[in-house]
Amino acid sequence: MIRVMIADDHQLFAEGLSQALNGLPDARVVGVAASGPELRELLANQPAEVCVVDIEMPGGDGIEAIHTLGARTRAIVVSMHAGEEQRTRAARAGAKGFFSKGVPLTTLAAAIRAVADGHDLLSLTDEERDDLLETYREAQLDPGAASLTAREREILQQLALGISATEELADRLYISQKTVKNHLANIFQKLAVSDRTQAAIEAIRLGIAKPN
Amino acid sequence: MIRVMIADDHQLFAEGLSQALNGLPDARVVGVAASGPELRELLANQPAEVCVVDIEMPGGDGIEAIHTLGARTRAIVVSMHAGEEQRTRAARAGAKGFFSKGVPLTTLAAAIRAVADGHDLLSLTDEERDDLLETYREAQLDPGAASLTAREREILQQLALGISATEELADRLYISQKTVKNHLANIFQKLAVSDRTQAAIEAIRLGIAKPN
DNA sequence: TAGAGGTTGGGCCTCCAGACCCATGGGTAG
DNA sequence: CTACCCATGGGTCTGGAGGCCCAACCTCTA
Repeated sequence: MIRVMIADDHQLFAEGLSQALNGLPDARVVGVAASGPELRELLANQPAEVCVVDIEMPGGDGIEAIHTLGARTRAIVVSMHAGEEQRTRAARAGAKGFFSKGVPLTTLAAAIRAVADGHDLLSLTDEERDDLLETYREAQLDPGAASLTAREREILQQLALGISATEELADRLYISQKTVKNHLANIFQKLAVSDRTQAAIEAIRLGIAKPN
Repeated sequence: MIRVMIADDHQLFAEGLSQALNGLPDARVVGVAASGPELRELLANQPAEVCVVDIEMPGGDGIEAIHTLGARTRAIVVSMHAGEEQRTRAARAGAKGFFSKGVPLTTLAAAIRAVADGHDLLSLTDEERDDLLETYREAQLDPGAASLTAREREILQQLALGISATEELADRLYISQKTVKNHLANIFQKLAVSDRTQAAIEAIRLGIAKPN
C-alpha cells in the first residue's frame, strides 16, 4: 500500500484527486494540504512514500516544500501548464516526476507506483518514461488477491455486484452450486476472510469489482 | 439519483472530480467531456440533470456549450480564477451556479443538489446562497436508507467494515446476538436486500460506511 | 394520557453457508 | 512424459443465518 499525500490550493482538485487515488487498490491518501507549509506540517506527523504537489500555490509554492521533504518521501509535481521551464524547476527541486493536469488519472497512478518503487521519471527520456509507466499501468494487488485465478475473480465480481446467493452465482456462471462453494472456499483462504460478506467488501476495496 | 456530467480539459481534474462525485450516495457521473463540443455530443446520447463545466477550455470554451444545453440540463460553472467578470459571463450564459476550484467538495456537492432541485444560485445574494447550500449539505438518501434508525446505521457501518459475524457485532455494540439479528432483519427490509452481504454492499454504495 | 416508534430481548424453525474430505478431466510447464 | 494447477463436481456435517411471532421498556408526541 503506497501512502500518498496531496498538496494543492485548489480544494476541489485536491479532494477529487484524493478520492480517485483512494479508489486505487494499492494506494491510500493520508493527507491533503493546501500550501507548502501545511504539507510539511502534515508530513511531520504522518509518513508518506509519495507526495503529489501542485507547482502553483500561493504563499511559498510547492517547489520550496519539495526541498525539505527528506529522502523517504518522493515528490511528483503536477501543474496546470506543462512548460519546459517548469519541468526543469521541478527537476532541480528534487522532484521525481512532472505532469500536466491534462494527463489521465491512470498515468498519474502509474507514476506514483513507479516513483514509490524508486524510479526517477525526470532522469529519463520521454520514451523511456512512457515505457516504464506502461509496466506500472496495473495495480500491484495484495499478495492474496494477486494469486486469485480468473474464475475466482469472476465469482468475486458477481459477489460484489450483490449476487450473494449460491444458487444465483451458479446460474450466472453455468456451473453447479457445489463448484461455486468450492471456489468461494478458496477465495476466502486467499483473501484471509471468513465469509462472503467480507469477501465482497475486500473485492470492492481491491478494485476487483469494476464500478460500472 | 442525480445524473451529473463533467466538462473539463484537465483530465486529472475531471477524473478526480468524477470519482469524488460518484462517492456521493445521491449522485452519479454519467459522462466526462474534455471540450464543449464533446459535452454536447455526450448529452445527445445520455441525459443528465446537472453539468459541471470548466469555463476555461480550449477550442470553444464552456460558455458556448451552456447555451445549447436545453432546459432539462442545468449547468454549474467552475473556474480556476473566481473573478467577478467570469461570474457574470457564466450568469449571462444561463448557468445556475458559479464556483472557484478552491471551494471544498462538499460545497460543490450541495450546489449540485440545489441546482438539480431547480434553484438558481446566481440569482441569489451571497448570503442567501450560503444559507441555501447549508440546507443541501447532506445527501438525500434513498427512501429506504433514509428511514434507517441510528442504531441500524451503526450496525451497517460495522458490517461494511467487515464485521460480519453476529457474535462480533453483538460484542462491539454491547447488545445480545438476538438484537443484532432483529436489527439486521429490519435493515434487510428497508434496503430491500436479502442478506448481510448485499446489505454491506448497499451500505458502501450509499456512503453510510465512512471510508476511514 | 394514550399511542407510536425505537431498542432491547426471547423462542422456534428451516435451510444454507462454510469446513473438511475427495475425484476427474484439461491444460501447461518442466 | 509427468507433474502440477485449475475448474469442475461429489458427499457430509455442524453451526449459524434469516424468517416469523412476540413482549418488555423507553422516549417523544399528539
